Amino acid sequence: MIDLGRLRALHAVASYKTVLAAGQALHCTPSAVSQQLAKLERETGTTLVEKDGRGLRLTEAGQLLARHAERVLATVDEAEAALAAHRDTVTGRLTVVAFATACRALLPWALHRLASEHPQLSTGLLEANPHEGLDALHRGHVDLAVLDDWPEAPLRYPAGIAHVELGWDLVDLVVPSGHRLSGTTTLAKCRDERWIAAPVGDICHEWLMRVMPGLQPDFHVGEFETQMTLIAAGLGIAVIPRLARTALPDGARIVKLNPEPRRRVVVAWREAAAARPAIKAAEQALRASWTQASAARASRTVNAPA
Amino acid sequence: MIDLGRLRALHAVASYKTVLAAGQALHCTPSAVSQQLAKLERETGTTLVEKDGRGLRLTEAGQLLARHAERVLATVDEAEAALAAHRDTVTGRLTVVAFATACRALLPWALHRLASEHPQLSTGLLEANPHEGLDALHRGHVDLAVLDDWPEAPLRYPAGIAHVELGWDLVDLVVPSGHRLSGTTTLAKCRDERWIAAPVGDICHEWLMRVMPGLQPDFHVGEFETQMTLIAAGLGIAVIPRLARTALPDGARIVKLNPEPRRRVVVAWREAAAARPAIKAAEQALRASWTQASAARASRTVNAPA
DNA sequence: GTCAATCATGTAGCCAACCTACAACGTGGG
DNA sequence: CCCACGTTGTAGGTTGGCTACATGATTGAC
Repeated sequence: MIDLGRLRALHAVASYKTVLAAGQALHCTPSAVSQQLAKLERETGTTLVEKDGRGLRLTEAGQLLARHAERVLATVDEAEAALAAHRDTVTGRLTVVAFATACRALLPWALHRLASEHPQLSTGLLEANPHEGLDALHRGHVDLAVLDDWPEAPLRYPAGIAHVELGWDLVDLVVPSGHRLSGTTTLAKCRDERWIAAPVGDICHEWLMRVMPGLQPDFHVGEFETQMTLIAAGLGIAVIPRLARTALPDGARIVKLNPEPRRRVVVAWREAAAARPAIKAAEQALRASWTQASAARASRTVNAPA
Repeated sequence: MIDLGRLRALHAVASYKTVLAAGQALHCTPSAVSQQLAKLERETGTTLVEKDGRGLRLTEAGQLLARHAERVLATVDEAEAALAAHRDTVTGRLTVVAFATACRALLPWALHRLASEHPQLSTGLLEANPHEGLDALHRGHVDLAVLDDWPEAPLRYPAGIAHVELGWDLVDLVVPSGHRLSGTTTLAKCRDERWIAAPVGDICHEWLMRVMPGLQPDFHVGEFETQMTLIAAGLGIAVIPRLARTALPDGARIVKLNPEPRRRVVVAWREAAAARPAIKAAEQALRASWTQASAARASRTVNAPA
C-alpha cells in the first residue's frame, strides 16, 4: 500500500510547484523529495511528474493522485485532531464500582456532579464488595472503583492498579436506648452482647471476625438500616460506619468506642487509564462528594447529638 | 504526523481482536504489531489498548483512532483504485500538434475517431511546423506531434522523444495543363521554370532549397490549394505532396518525378508519457486515419487519373 | 553568444526504523 | 497445578530514508 511520506512529497510538489520548495516545506533536501517521487512512480507504475524547463510539472495521473493525497492527508489530520480533542476531554463512558454504602451515600452526588459538569460523559454504576470491585476494575469491567479498606483486613492492590485515599470513615457502636453501655467503651467489653453483623463473606463481617476473633453474632443482616431497626427493637448491638448512618431511629443511641475503629475509603483505577481525563474528573467529583457528605454528617451530629 | 503502518496495525487489531491474528493478517509477527502499537501510543501520548485477560482490548481512544484509521485506509484505497483506473483508461486531455496538411487531411478523422471511441478523452489541436511542433512536444505544451520529416532535411529528435513512422507521403510535380513537360521527368529538368514555393522559413521551402540549391522561386505561398490555383492559372509549377492534394483543378495536371520525392510522416511523443493509454490510442487513431486517407487517394487516382 | 544562476537528479554513506526469532511473563482452562 | 495461549521485551540483521556532493539541463542576463 502507498506510503504516507510519498503522498506528502507529491502533495508538497503539487502545492509548491518545485521540488526545492517542497523540500523546504517538508524540512528535507530536494534530493529526498525527488527520491520519494521516483519511488512512488515505481510503486504505482505510473508517471507522475514530467520535466518542464528548469522545474517539473505533474502529469494528469500525478494531479489525480495529488488530489487524492490531499484528501488522505486531511483525513489523517482529522484523526489526529479527534484524538487530541479526546485526550483532554471528559468524554466516553465511565463505569464505577463501589461498595454498598458508597453507592448510597457518595455516588449519587458524585455522578450527578459529573454528569452536569461533563455532559459528554456517560456513567454507569455497579455495586460490589471491595474484592469483587478490585477484580472488576482489574479485568476492565469498570473504570473506577470506590473501595472500603479496613486496616485490620487490608486490601491487596494488584500491580497496575493505582489508588488514593478519599478519607477515613469512623465506626460507632450502636446500642438500644436502654442499654447498659454508655459514654465510651471498647469492643472487648462488648463481647458478651447479642451481636448484629453482616452476612458471612461480607468484608464487614470479615473485619468484625478479625477484630473480635471467635465472636458468634446472632443476626446476619447486610443493610445497615435494617441493623439499626433491629437495634432499636432492642434485639442486639452493632458497629455501624458513619457513612452508612442516616438518622438514628428512636430506640437506638450511639456509644463511642476507644480506640475508634475506622475504615479507609479509597478510589482506585488502572494505571493504564490514569491519563484519561474522565478518571481524574470522577476522582475530583468523588472527593467533592466526600467532603460534602462529611459536612452533612457533622451538621447532623450537631443538630441531633446522640 | 501519524504513520500509515501504525494505523494499519491498530485497525487490524481492532478488526481481529488479537495481536496474533492481526499479525497474520498483516503478514508479520505479533511482536511487530505490538511494537507498532507501542510506538503509536508513545507518539500520540495516548493509551490505545489495555490488557484484557490473555488478549487485549481497545480503550475508547483506541476505538476512536481505529475508526478514523478505517477512514484513512479507505481513502488511501480509493486513491490507489483511482490511479489504477486512470492508468489503463483513455482519459484526460490530449493536445496534438501537427503540420498544416496533416491538420486538414489526417487530424479531423483521427480526432473524431478518438472522441467517439473514448468519450472521456478531451482533445486539442495546434497547427505548427515540425520544428515548432517538436519543441512544443518537448516542452510539454502538447502531448503528441504529427510531423513531416523530409529525408533531405531530416528532423533532429531530442532525447526523451520517441517517434514512429506513420507512412510515406509522395510528392508530385504539378504543372499547368498546357505545359511542355509530360510523362516522367526530374527536378533538375525543371530548374528554369517559374516556381511556386512555400514561404521562406517553411520546411517545404527549406526542403526545396536543399533539393534544388540556388533556386529562386517567383511565388511564395503557404497553402497548397492556392499554389494549385496559381498553377491552373498558368503562372508556374510546384511540387505538391499527395496528402495535401484534394482534387486537381481544371488547368493543372500531374507530372511524375523520378526519383519520386517523398516525406516521412511521423508521430512523436515524450517517452515519459509513452505508457499513457491516450497516447497509444491516439497513435492508433492516426494510423487508421492514415490508411483511410491513403485508400481515398488511391480510389481518387483511379477515378480521375491525371 | 557565453556565463552564471537555478533546479532536478543521480551516488555514496550514514543512520534510523522495522521486522524476525527467541525468550519471558501473565492468564485461563482442564 | 500444569499446560496452552497470547502479549511483550530484547538482540540482531536488513531495509529504507536522508544528507552531502556532483552532474546535467535550462533559463535569463550581460
